[in-house]
Amino acid sequence: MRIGELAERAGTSTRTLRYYEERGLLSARRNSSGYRDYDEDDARLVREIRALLGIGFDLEETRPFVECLRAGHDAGDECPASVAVYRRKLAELDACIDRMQGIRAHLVAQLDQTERAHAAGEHADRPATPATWAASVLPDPPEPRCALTGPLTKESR
Amino acid sequence: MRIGELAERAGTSTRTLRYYEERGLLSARRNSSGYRDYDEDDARLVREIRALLGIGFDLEETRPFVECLRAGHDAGDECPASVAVYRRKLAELDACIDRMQGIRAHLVAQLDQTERAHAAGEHADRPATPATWAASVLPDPPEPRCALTGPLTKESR
DNA sequence: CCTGGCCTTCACGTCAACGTCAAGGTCTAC
DNA sequence: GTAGACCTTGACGTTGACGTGAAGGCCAGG
Repeated sequence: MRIGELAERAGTSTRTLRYYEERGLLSARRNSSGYRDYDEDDARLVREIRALLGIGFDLEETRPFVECLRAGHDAGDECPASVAVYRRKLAELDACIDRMQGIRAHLVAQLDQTERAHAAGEHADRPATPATWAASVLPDPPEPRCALTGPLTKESR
Repeated sequence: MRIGELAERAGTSTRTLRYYEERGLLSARRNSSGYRDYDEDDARLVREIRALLGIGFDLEETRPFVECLRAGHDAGDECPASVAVYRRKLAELDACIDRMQGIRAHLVAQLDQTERAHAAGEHADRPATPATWAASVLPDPPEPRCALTGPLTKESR
């Protein structure tokens, strides 16, 4: 199949597929006229990449899974390198969840503090201002990051 | 005080402060030689911005807090517009936490599936491959995003 | 033969929140 | 008077995962 069909079947764009190839995650035979030619295994590979991106992996982190599949394994996570990424991601995720829950708790406290202040007629105590509590939820060795922006499918755009 | 002192006291850079001014979040008097001149209120304002950025707000979302402080309020979250941002952020945060917990659960399941497969001698069933379960945790109306990359303080860099 | 729909490579644009020069003005200390 | 530490504006660079053209090749239908 050609690049357009693969893109459509994977719910993404041709640009994306060429980008993956550029990054060495995808490779393609060429037909007689120089067009890229893909097969069912490539489709699986792209779906794997898209799926992993969707759960917060970055492109580089999908590489072990891709190489695992290309090595002939049935699943991309059968190889030790993939499992290592899983474990690392799990730890990151836990740190991220913890931090968000901390922020959430402070936010809720802040919200019902403003609510009570309003009910008390504008002259209540405001023990905390954002600047005072927000620092307490900042990670001290700053965690690498904490982001989940899934890839946008063609139709979600 | 001049920009360098304010930057140091706020744990950030002069470039950052000029950027905030450029975005209309900060304003400065000028002294006789054209240098920006800040006071204690400006310091509070910058601390508020940095604190909010630290808990996942983007710069635009800090604006109501800044305007609230500039309107003379004791705290940046005393104004309705700020509270509205709080509520919106709380909802986003909840969605984000839910999603991460979903991913986490799948990740854990996947990890001990590979573990058992390994223990069973490489020929066990692998009912799930990343591509099969990852899609199930993708938000259907794609949530705007889900990111927490706090601002880096000068010394954390 | 021509139109339209694929495909090719190259290369610049996007977004946020700044970092990093460059070229020059100002002020204090020695 | 000159070094050095500050300040000014302006403008380009960074990061990831692509988007968006431009300029042109290939191929099927009419």
